Amino acid sequence: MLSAKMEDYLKAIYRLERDGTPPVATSTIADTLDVAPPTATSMVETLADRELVEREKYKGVTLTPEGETVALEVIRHHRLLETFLTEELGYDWSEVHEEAEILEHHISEEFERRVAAALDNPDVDPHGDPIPSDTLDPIDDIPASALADYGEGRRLLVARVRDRDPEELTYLDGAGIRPGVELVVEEVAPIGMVTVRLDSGETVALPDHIADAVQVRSPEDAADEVSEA
Amino acid sequence: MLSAKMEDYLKAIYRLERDGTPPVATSTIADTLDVAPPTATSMVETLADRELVEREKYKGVTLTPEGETVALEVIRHHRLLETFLTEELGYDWSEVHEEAEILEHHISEEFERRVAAALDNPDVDPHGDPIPSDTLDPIDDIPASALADYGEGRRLLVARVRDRDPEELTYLDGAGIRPGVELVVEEVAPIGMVTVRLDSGETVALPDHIADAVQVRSPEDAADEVSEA
DNA sequence: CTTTTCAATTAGATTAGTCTAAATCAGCGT
DNA sequence: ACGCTGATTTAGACTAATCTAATTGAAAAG
Ligand SMILES: [Mn+2]
Ligand SMILES: [Mn+2]
Ligand SMILES: [Mn+2]
Ligand SMILES: [Mn+2]
Repeated sequence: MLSAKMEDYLKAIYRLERDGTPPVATSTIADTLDVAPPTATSMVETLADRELVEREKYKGVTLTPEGETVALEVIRHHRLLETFLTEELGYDWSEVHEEAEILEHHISEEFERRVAAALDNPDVDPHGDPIPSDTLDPIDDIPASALADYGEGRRLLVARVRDRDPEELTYLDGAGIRPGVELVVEEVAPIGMVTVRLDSGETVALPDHIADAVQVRSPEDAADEVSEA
Repeated sequence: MLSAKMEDYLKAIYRLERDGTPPVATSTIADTLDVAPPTATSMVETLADRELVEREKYKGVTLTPEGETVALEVIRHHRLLETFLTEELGYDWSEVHEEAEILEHHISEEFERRVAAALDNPDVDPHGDPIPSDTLDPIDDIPASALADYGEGRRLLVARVRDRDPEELTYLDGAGIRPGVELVVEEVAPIGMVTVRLDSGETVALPDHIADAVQVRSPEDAADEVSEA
């Protein structure tokens, strides 16, 4: 059996592999999980012994297929829980992350199945992130980029919202910016500010660090994909 | 903060205090939690340092008010979870215990509040055990005794069913014996067998060890209490 | 008032996960 | 090619929870 800690390390490595280019450096893992570098070294050593990561000393690690499966399992738990807490227990969109971060390690497979069934097997969580299937096949991320990347004047669909910082989420939620919403970029100010107009007609100004949390795509692409499926 | 282990020890001590006469012996705790005696000794020492139990060396321990509050908190979590899993996720009556045994230590106070609200603040769990209030006031147990204690011929109300062994629960559930059901004791055989008749007319024979799991009371007493409240 | 018995504690070791401080290695800049 | 620098690993220590083996103590039996 794997400890909650090991699961968190694998999940972190999974995410870091996606973000950057593998292998993932020990110090990056240490930063992400807020532990001292030797702690990360020692943990990746155990993960390597368990064949959950491939490790090259002084270089870093990459997940093995088994390691990736574990990561996907934990992510599935996490996102199903976030969806469940939001839909069934009335949690606020911004407060589910912390709870899911813990429970993801403690629910049984039975619980996972029943929650998935109760939610009618959802494939995205409340933040717009894809939920791994019960067979834990590799996810292909929905292609989307930061709000400012499309330039001004484009009509865009909010694909997902990064769930790292609850404050950001509360702000965005209050402003009416959620996955599924469409908006137009009015202005990308060089000062570090993006202004968008919602369908309600309202105009919202977002400081860069918050705008970065909003991942958008073109509505046409989204429509194409639906017709494919 | 208290670890999951410490919470389990406090919950066990709470239950053992109810069952027998305090103080609770170290070896009893060790047996209950399935650890070696020195393990229990060392843990009750830490609990005493934290002032969660009163300890007299070579005698045993009793919960302090703070320790009792922690125990009640964990029991509240456990029983709310059991109720929730049964009512909202369609768990079988007999399979909720194990899941609740783990999750009880990991849900937040927010989760507790929301689950309680979703269930409309229940005061008994699916096995008929009382759920501590959110203020964690001491519970007064619903008075009830083992099936055989009333003698033959009495009409009785099933108050609760001990949730220790899932096999027993499955058997009893299959036989239609659940909290709230009324039945008549047909025969208490000296061989170690109790036969009861349900309202459906069906007769069920129960070996002693299973009959002991069924806690009953007189229907009149139950009615009295309802009118009091 | 001894002796015996066995529960309880002490002693000492183990594992997981963490830390700080010290040593070392890889890769860049000259 | 050489050495500097910073990332990485090693060394050594700590805490929580557990174990086995040895010791001690309390309380019953004689
Ligand atoms: Mn986590
Ligand atoms: Mn799972
Ligand atoms: Mn437990
Ligand atoms: Mn609580």
